Amino acid sequence: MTGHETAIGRLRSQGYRITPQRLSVLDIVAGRTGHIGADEVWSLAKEQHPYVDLATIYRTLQLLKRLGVVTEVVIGNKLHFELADQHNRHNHMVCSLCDTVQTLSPDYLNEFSERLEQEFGFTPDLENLTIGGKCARCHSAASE
Amino acid sequence: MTGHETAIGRLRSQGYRITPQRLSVLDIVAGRTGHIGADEVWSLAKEQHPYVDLATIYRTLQLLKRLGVVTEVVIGNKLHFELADQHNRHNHMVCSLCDTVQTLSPDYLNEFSERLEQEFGFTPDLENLTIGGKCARCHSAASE
DNA sequence: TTCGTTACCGCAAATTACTGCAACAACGGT
DNA sequence: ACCGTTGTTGCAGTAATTTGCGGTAACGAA
Repeated sequence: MTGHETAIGRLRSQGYRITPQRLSVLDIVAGRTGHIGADEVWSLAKEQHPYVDLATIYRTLQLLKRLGVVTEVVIGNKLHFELADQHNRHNHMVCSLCDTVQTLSPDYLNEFSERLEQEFGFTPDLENLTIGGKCARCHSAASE
Repeated sequence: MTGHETAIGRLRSQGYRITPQRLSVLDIVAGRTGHIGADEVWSLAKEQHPYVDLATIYRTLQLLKRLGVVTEVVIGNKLHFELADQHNRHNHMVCSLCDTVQTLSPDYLNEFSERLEQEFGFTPDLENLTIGGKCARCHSAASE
């Protein structure tokens, strides 16, 4: 309900077609508060439209990512996606041990990002940046 | 010649066994100045030991990464590895368009890393952090 | 040097992500 | 309402990486 219209408009205005599969994927991702895995999108999409192929899910998610509609989070060795809310941008910290995800304000990356741009001309893709490491709990639990 | 011994010692002291396959992988990665893909490690390893399996290469590289002997760089959609040289630590900036890799002093990440640790208790794995984005050339070339 | 434990390897299959292609359908024009 | 163009889909195949399992070999103990 909330933000599809802009996403649909963005698709249409760039010559992409509005298909039931794409609407499905969009609905599913938008209906989530948090992130969701491609496989989970698939099984939910099949409930509405039994013949969707997983390849279509992947292509659609990649398209939506390219359009800035969703962002990608790498969790373990799986890709997750969530709606890109301009008003609530954030990055993710993923624990490599328990796969727990914490969100992080992009403010923490501002200075770093600006230095990269100024000194190297490198434009980091912060939109989809995920930071790996150990969360507080796992770090204290791991006494080696 | 340079740093195997310490790596071998680290393996042995933690109860891991020294096998010809592991020595092979270690030799190959250590013999490179830059990073090397898993598939390339494999074909070089087969020259010395024709029956090594690719799965062994992957397992060995993951093990060496866990022990801090090698670091992982994500280039495109492939994993590359390089010897973790304590005296020449660096991170990588990978262009998502041309896959060019630039190195980056970890000093750029110090402040950021400390804040994460202090404010969230999160210990980022900077050793294996790769930053995606657009290099100067591709960024100026992409005028959309 | 031999022996036993058990970590490791090779093999095959599974997982995750992506791509080529022919049939199909969205949608602007008629 | 119909048609044709052309972007999309479903299917099957590929690439990269991981995992389960039975046999094998590393290495400390005897």
